[in-house]
Amino acid sequence: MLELIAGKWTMLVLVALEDGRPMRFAELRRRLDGVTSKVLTQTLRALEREGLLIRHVYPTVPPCVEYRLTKLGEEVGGLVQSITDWSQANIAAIQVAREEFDERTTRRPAGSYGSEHRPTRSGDAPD
Amino acid sequence: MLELIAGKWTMLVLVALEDGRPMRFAELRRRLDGVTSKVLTQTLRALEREGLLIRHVYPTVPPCVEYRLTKLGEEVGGLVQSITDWSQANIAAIQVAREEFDERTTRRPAGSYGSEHRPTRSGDAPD
DNA sequence: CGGTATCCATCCCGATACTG
DNA sequence: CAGTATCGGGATGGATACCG
Repeated sequence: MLELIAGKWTMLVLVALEDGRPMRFAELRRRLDGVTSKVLTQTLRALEREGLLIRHVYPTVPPCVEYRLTKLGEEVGGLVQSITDWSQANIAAIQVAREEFDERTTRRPAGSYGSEHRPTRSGDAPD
Repeated sequence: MLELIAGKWTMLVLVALEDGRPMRFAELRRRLDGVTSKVLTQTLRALEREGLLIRHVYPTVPPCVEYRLTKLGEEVGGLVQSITDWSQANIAAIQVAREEFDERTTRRPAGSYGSEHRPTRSGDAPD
């Protein structure tokens, strides 16, 4: 499951479908903006395989294919959504942390990141 | 944030530290079992940069380094934990879905996965 | 102990072209 | 429209060796 989520587009698909409305391939593709059809297909197949979404084909010409989350998928979608929500809400704090970290690390020479090897005995470490 | 989480070990680190207890480098490494020190360092640095964890160095010889989640980190850790919890609880359902999918796909020849191109007009598709 | 440096396999993803 | 086929680059992660 963690491996699945690790995919670059997986979470975005989950969030896009999380409102319960089924979406067609092209619509999904536009909404994700940047994904190629190949990769989108891969992502959707992987989600389908885990039982998180259903692929429904209307046998028309040209074909019309709809994707919607299963119950399982909506559950995961909700959890993923909560992460993206949290991220949005904390962008500012994260940005600050990043800048502080970068300043901390770019200022000092490479070697001084670790301990300053002051000759102390190990006994000083906490339990 | 999603990119960060996408890292192979990031979520595991978050979960490992989620109980609030600080952990040392080697302890983390054992607990994750399989990660190399290089990759673990990369993961920890990335998390530190986003402000999700603190690295504390006791300047002893040999060095002792502790990692603990920040407030931000614990929040994300909780969310990630909820995903892993969900995964555990639904392993069975996912396993079934996988087997059904694999059977569905291995049985038919490659071409028949899509629509069966019955010559129907597009008008038959739903709105 | 807690890293870093280096090299390398792999794998994910993207671009492009083509199809029923 | 909704894919598949093929190719290739770049990032990610692993193995190994070494260091303060």
